[in-house]
Amino acid sequence: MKSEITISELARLMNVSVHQIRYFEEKGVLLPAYLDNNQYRMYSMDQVYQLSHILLLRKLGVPVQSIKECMTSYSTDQYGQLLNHSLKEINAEILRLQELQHFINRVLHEQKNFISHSNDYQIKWRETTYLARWIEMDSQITLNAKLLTEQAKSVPNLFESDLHFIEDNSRTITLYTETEAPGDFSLPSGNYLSTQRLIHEEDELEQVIEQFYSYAAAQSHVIQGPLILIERSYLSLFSQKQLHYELQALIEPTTHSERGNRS
DNA sequence: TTTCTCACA
DNA sequence: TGTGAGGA
Repeated sequence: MKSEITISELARLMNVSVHQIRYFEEKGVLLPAYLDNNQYRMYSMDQVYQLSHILLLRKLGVPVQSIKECMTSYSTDQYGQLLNHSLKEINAEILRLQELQHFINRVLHEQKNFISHSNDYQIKWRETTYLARWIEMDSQITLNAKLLTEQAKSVPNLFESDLHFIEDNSRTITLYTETEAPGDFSLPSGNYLSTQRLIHEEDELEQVIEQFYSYAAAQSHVIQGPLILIERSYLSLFSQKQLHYELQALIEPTTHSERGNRS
């Protein structure tokens, strides 16, 4: 009774495919103990240990080509470095997945929020928001792909962010993205009149803006500062060919004591 | 069952 | 870096 095992037994034992074991052999990292009379590969305990090391290194992302060198000539120190390097990469990957998780949560939250509040008007408290300038454009011109490439600094994950369109006094629209640290512009904290809309055609926007101002006037809200148009293109996942906009404007705080008390 | 080779993602 | 198919 032989103490060595065949390739399929080894494959079953180590939970890998027979193909993969042969592939490791082709690359010179795992040779059978010997070939049986029928040319079958036979493996002993040595190969079981070797294969488990190979699989560990593969898990750490070491290319098969490098594993041979790694197993024959690495010092304890070099293995330590290798593990540290893998740890860094794994931490980066965890971070990437966490960011993705946050983004998905945000999309779901915004979508829910959009459904429950679309078309109505709300007063929303907004903390100070820092914005980074992305593109400046004439208010007559609409955004197009060429403009993006010609003018824009590249912003990673651009269309996963809330794009702020703010018109200044000189008929220039500036597009901003939100940033963590104080940037080119900031929106003060305060109460903002807000409405969310689905827009099918660009020119609907004009109407919506007019309605926004008339609503504010009718409700005696005094608007301070510019109109802020927020585009959430990632919400178009749920309704393609339609853009999700939110209009916001800071409103003057009104208290009971102030009422009728103006000079 | 295993081997080898070729094609494919 | 593997996987799948197919003949021997």
